[in-house]
Amino acid sequence: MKKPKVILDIEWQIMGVLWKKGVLSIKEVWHMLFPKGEKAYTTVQTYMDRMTEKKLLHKEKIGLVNFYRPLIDEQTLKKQATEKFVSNTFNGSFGSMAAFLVDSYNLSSDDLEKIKILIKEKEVDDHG
Amino acid sequence: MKKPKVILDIEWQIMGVLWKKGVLSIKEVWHMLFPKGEKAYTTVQTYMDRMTEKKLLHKEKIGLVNFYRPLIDEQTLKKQATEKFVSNTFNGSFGSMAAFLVDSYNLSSDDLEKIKILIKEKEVDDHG
DNA sequence: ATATTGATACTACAATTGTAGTAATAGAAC
DNA sequence: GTTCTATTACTACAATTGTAGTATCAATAT
Repeated sequence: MKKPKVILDIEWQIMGVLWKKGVLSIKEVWHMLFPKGEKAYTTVQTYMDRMTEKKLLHKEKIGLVNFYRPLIDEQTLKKQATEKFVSNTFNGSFGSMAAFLVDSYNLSSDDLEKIKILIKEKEVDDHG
Repeated sequence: MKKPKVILDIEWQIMGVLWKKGVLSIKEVWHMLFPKGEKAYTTVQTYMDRMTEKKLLHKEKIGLVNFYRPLIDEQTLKKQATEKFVSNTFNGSFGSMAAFLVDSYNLSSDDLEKIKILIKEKEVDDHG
């Protein structure tokens, strides 16, 4: 892992729709994220081009229109981001972050169930 | 919650030592964080003064020397940061972040135990 | 051919972040 | 009371981020 890329707020949103859809034009992204024109079209354009420079996206012109697709998969990028976050905020300790989460939030019992199941699976994996 | 404050990397480190020690001068913080002079003294100074402007710290001169103390407690700030992170990265779903964590990392069995205990307590709290 | 439309490419600019140098000041030491 | 020393206060400046305007270009409709 070279230098973990820094992803800005809006960039997460852009990555989000691209992970979901695979390939999109600027206009499509713009419509999805800012249907009321909350940001200018050219603002999205600027972000997506900067993201292309940063090698987060690949840009390919088809006919007149540029289409962009993610160059990094969701899992990888989230993992990087999580690591950075945990390192900044919880001194790199996942345990203490997890503790903080369970402690500070009213996770739904659904969430808790989900977590318990995952932990159980994990334990089976680890020991078997 | 007004506008959740944005805390930069180095600012987390500074908050960290201040939460631990309570009140420190710039020089003390500098020695703790950058004992080999990895950053210039005046860099730390700049950060701490900007943090004072942002109301993250309070600055009080005693004799010649300024002493700084945190204006926001650890729990509160980490909660804000966690919310922002989860919102950016996991669409605001704690469940899916938790799932991601347990799924993507080899948490130590100690960590897992800790989490299980916390979940159990939580459940007791919630239902009792 | 020309005006219109739709999209891109290029440029702009203020705010914030990262990093630190220099000036001023107040005691301490002589 | 002048020089050193420890601090603070002030200034600087490039890189990045947030936001968007304007220029250009290519197809389309007339």
